[in-house]
Amino acid sequence: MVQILAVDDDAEVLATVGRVLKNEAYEVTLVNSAAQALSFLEKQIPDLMLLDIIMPEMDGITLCRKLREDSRFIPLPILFLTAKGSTDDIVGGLDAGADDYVIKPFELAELRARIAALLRRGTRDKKNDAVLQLNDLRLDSDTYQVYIDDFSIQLTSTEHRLLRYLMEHPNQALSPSHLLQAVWEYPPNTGDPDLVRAHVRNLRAKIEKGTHR
Amino acid sequence: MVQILAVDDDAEVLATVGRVLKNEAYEVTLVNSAAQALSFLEKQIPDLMLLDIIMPEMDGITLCRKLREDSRFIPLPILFLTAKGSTDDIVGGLDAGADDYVIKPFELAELRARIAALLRRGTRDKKNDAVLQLNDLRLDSDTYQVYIDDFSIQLTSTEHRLLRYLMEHPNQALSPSHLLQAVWEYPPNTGDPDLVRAHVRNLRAKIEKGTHR
DNA sequence: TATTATTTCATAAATATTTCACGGATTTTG
DNA sequence: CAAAATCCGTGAAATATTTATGAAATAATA
Repeated sequence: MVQILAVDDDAEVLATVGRVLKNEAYEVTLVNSAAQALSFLEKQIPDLMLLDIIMPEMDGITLCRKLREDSRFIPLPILFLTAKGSTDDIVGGLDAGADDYVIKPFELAELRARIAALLRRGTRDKKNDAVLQLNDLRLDSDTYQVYIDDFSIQLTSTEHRLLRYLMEHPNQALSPSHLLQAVWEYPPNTGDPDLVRAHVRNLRAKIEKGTHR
Repeated sequence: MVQILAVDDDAEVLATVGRVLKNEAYEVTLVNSAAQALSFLEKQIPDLMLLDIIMPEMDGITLCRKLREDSRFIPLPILFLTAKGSTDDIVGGLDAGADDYVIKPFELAELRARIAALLRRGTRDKKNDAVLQLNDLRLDSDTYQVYIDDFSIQLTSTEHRLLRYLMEHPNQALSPSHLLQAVWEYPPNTGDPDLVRAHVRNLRAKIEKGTHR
């Protein structure tokens, strides 16, 4: 469940934002001051924070700066949602460490899209380590290793490409000539089917050795 | 060196953007069509892309969608820079997988700040501390020294850059050509793999000598 | 110039990739 | 049905690529 913290001293704005985001199936927490935000953040770190700038006591810019100095909150995406709309304001907000800046009054559709873009970006990087899982096999493209249950096996790069292709096309009958094109990038009708067999054999040997350990 | 690719069919806009970004000490590549952008991206992946929407042949939205389907370009931050300014346009652009959306005519200061915010977000996760610790190794970027347990070893600057890169990417399989680009900043497919090996060897010698002391 | 750092070259060893050869099982074909 | 062709597993050899190691050439620095 994606969790969003919204901080604004205007109860009406806060309610609107809360309603819209809940409709999007986000889990929303609403607070009306920087102090409350801080005490919430001590307990848990949301996936994204919406922040007003003009607030009594501590303003949004100050809060944002403060958070960015704390290593726990460095990855937290922050989106300013504020009536201050001059170029200087925008630049100031972004320079304080925010990730996006939306001016009130805002179009709900745009706010939704910008929130989605920020969240997407967050998950995009994590997903990027390209692990592919299928039954007991877990394939990691960074380390070039296969984990079978939890035992790791070292693969060569061709074996890795082949296994990855097979795992990406499970339950499919793949002819040698198809694999030569897909994995080895040979032109059609070139390449030796023996090549595929040799590698399939080596793969099997390594994987089977892993299983009964 | 941070590298930015700007794509726009309007030569004037392109020139302005190029000039401004070069002033910010970015390395900028300017192209005037989606096709040119694609052929550039085949060769190298920049740190950020600025993209116009309305272009002859392939438009920016299509290009963006296409890139997001390719795992190599999933992490690439994309910022739309376009005259299409309705809420629907913005939502459409962000939904196509972009990270930000700036409307022409734009304030240069805002564009700068938004670019900086996107880039900052990219580097934010990799902690850029002066000292980096991994297992027994502690690397200090100020003094160019490595402490192994508590014995210090003197490294040359290339060795230091290499070791730092390796420590920042633990458990990853890194090819010599990858390292030539990442550590030596050679263009793709240039540089001698022997170079990497020579330095790896020297590093090993120094580190291993440190361990059995 | 002397010293050190960086890069290139040469060669051997290790590994990875590809090709070849044989035999049994299965399928195709006359 | 039987001969021929094909498929698939296996052993092994040939080739290519990568890696380790010694050493020398070039570049940078003091």
